[in-house]
Amino acid sequence: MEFDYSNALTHLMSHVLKLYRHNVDMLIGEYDVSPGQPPLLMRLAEKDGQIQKELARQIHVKPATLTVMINRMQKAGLVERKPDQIDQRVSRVYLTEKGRLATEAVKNALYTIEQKCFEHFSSEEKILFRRLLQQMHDDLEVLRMTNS
Amino acid sequence: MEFDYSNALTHLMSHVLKLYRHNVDMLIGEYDVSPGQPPLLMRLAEKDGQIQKELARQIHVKPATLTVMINRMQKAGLVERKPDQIDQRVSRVYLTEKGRLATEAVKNALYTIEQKCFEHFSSEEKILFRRLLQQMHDDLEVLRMTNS
DNA sequence: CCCTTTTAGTTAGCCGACTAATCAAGGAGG
DNA sequence: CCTCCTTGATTAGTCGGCTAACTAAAAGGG
Repeated sequence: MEFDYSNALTHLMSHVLKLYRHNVDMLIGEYDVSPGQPPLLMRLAEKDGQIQKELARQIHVKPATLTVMINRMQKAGLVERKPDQIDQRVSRVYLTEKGRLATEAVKNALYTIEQKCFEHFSSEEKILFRRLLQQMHDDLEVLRMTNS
Repeated sequence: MEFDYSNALTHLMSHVLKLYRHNVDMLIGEYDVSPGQPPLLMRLAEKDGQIQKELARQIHVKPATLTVMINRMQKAGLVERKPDQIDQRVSRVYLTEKGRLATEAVKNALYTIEQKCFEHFSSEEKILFRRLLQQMHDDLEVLRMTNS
């Protein structure tokens, strides 16, 4: 069976995404924000004080991953945990003042790079691109379900 | 500035790629091959006995990353290092027999999933999709250059 | 020919992701 | 009630990525 992985679309896609992350890292370098944290900051900007389980679900990581990430961000002074008043198991995560400032910078960086990524796409191409990604997503979801 | 990251194309793309990797991991589970190793195996299948610097370039990781990865794969019996006869600095990487078997399985898995990913794409859509990814790639390359 | 620079690889230390195992608090049923 | 089960979070251990600092071999240049 001849399958040229180096020419596969998934391979190209994975390379592009790596470049994307690298660009983001460069733009946010000086805010005590490390590579994996932007998605979390965006979610907190939308809605402060969420519980960890919910945040983990939104940024597509496991709760265990989030625990460690939040530990570091707490140490860096970006966020703080506050225990829930009703349910003593859950802890809610809030942006600090420093976190809010960093979040603004990160949002600007993400916006800038998103513009750069798609500046040569027409509106139709952007819509089509989203549709194709969504199609991939759905097919991979199905595959995941049938195999596990 | 209103920028809804949770709706950004890069966010969707990153989620799709995570799903892709998860699917690959599930299919190759029982071959002593861990998540990051398939790209390296594909390159070795194409051309055995390459030097580490060149392999690192091909799979888009730093030489330091590759050193550690190859250590583990050597321990798992998938590959072996042999010193170059002429240049005593470089070491060349070869697939073992076990490595060759695993590589065949991995290639099948990658092919299967690639099919699944794009089974609902027309030929034109696949061509367009590649063109769009390449466009993103080029724009991100330029950005990277101007900022570093 | 020796000294300096370049180059291939390694090591150490950090961050992000995962699974599996554990802990602690809440809930449900007998 | 008290036990058992479920659920949110954490810990430990593994893998994959990076940078920075280092080692050792090769290549140049005076």
